[in-house]
Amino acid sequence: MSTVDRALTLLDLFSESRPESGLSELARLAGYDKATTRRFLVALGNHGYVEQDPESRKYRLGAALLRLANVRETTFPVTDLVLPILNRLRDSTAETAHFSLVAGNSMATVMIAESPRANRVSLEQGERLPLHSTASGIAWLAFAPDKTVQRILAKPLKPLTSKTETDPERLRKQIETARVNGFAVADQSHEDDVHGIAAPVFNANAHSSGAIAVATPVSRVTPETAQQIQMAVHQAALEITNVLGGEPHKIFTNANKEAGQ
Amino acid sequence: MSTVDRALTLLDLFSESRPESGLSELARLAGYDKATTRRFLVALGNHGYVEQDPESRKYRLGAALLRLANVRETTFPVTDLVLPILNRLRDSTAETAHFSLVAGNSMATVMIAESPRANRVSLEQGERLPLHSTASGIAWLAFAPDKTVQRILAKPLKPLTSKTETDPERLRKQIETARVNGFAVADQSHEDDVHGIAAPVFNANAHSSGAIAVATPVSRVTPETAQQIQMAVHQAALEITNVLGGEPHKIFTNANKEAGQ
DNA sequence: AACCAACGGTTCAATTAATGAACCGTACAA
DNA sequence: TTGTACGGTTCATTAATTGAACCGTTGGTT
Repeated sequence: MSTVDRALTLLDLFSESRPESGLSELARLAGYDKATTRRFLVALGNHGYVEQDPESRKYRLGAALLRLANVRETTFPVTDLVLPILNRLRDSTAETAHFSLVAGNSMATVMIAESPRANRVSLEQGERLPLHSTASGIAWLAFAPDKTVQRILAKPLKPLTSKTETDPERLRKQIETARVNGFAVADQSHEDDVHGIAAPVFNANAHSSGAIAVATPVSRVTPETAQQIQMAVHQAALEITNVLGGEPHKIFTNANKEAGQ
Repeated sequence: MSTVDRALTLLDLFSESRPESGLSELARLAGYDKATTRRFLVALGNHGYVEQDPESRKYRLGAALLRLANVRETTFPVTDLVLPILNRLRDSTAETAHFSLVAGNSMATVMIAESPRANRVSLEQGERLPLHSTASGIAWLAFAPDKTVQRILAKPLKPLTSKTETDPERLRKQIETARVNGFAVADQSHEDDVHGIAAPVFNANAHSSGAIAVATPVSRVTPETAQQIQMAVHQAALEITNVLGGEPHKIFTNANKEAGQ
């Protein structure tokens, strides 16, 4: 992992639930030395990608990101294209649908279409979730480079519920199953009472860039609804891959190449 | 300049008018070796901050920026706060007002409120403009760290019109005048027939983060309108500094400290 | 008020990663 | 066919990154 990679990892640590962090906190989260972390933050700050509250001395994401996101959105719109697909998925399943991008070693929820029902799964935008406990994460891992999968499996797999898979070998089996099926299922492995079905989406690059998923209260899951959701999710994933300029047929041929190498 | 700094500079090269670039093009623009540039792009790509078109092999900004901008905007909104001020400035002057952030060695136009008149100055969102030829750039330089000013002055000052200041010493005088006045004037120094008045805005960090400006067709500039615009721009700059959490009274005490060092 | 732990930030010799000239294969135009 | 420019890669040389130890400060505990 290059120095630049490590510096960029700091940006991935920010989310809606942790919008500000102190120097030591960031160093701890990223696993870097304080001095190193600070040099990275200064470099990021020089470009406006992070800024520091002068009172609390905490760091937060910077305003320059607005410009970049703006350029990206106006020259290659995604939100406008993905949102209708997400809404249609929500409508056809009557459950909460969400679209996630991979951010470092986790999935970041980028867009959410909430179920109209009173009893529904509610998600926080921008929230970062682990790869190993979520359907989206496993769906992404299923088509991620081997090296990445190995790196994730090598780390301790933190149990979040009693059903979280913590054994690397059994998780690898789950990932392989997801690759064969084209979608992943997470039955209460991230949160009790929540059942997730996810399929990977591919952008213009060869590898998977994220996942689309439907999260259901487990009380409503039956074999019939599950299958219906699987099909809807799979269809939506293909549509998103399409608007992102990805090539779904590459799914089974390019999954084991390391990105950009 | 650190390695991380150099890598981040690549992001600053993208704009609405240059949303995609090839490897050699980026290397040339940034002044790096091709191999170095590519390693940076791979690192940026690993985090989704750039992506590559598989056909043309050109690089563009990545989708992960949307997440970061989203987190930034929802936890620390700026657009919502700045836009009304910008619109009011446009209304009170009946000229095109715009808000720019510094991006590397240039100013990036982030928000625009166009004049209602038929003959007006029209700007492109996300466009990157040089520091030395624009009112916004000079306004920002007036409160930038000395080292930064020296770095800019050391580079060749590209003439864009017959009135562009290309002599480093005379430009330094202009910058000092802007510091004393609290605003900068650019009379056709960036484009013929365009007259600009800009004032710096300050964010939560000590140094200036950008500038707000009004651009006028030179035919409408009189001493009276110029003074009216100066006052309106200055007032708007104070308001924006306020909503950004900056402290305008630090202007004259912190301008000569290098950012974050 | 004395103590202590944790904070943000800094220093510099030891270490490790970045660098770039030269290279390959390819695509396209003259 | 030749020439040029492209994206991408290699590896000995070089230059930057690293992190333990440090400083001063803050805020809570005894």
